[in-house]
Amino acid sequence: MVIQTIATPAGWVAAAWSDRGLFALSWPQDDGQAAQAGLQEKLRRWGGGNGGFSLVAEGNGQPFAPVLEKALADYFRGEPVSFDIPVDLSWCTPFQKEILIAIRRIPYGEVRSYREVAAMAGHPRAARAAGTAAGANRTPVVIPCHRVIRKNGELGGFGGGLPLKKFLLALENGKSPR
DNA sequence: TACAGAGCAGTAT
DNA sequence: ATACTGCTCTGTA
Repeated sequence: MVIQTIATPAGWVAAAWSDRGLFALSWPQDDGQAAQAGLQEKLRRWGGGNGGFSLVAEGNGQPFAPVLEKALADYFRGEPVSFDIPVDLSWCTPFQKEILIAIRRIPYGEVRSYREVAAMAGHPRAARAAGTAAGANRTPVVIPCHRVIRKNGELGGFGGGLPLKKFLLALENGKSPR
């Protein structure tokens, strides 16, 4: 596992890479230390134990690290970005994997309801389960779980906090920064 | 409009 | 075994 810290227009983001791709991503923080510490805390919780990480400032050994870095910079500048990098979904259950993959197919700037996402994944009745699966997402933004909202137009929930969900949607609607 | 009840998959008690 | 989730649909009144 390799940890990378990235400066974006929205703050510092920490990324964890496994040999299968991007494993986890933190939310933007005020400083790189905080982002990294927060991500490691999560990794420890998920990994059960201390899991051996090697800290690396610039993701050496991970060919997609520079790609992620540029994509995040562009994204938080308000540009339409497709995160074309491998994501490690080996930690999730088959259902979660299906849901997260479906979410990944939602185009930039668009939204889908929890039910639509569930249907895309082949489980038309599992709207609620889709919600909990979305909440389990470890690579926010790259897997755009913020583009999933309620069918009645309400935002629904969000692991990173609803204000953040709102911000991301506004950003993708071009009503933000630039 | 309001409120049960059911189906759904995971996680936490 | 239960309870609670980032939900939504079908009654019932």
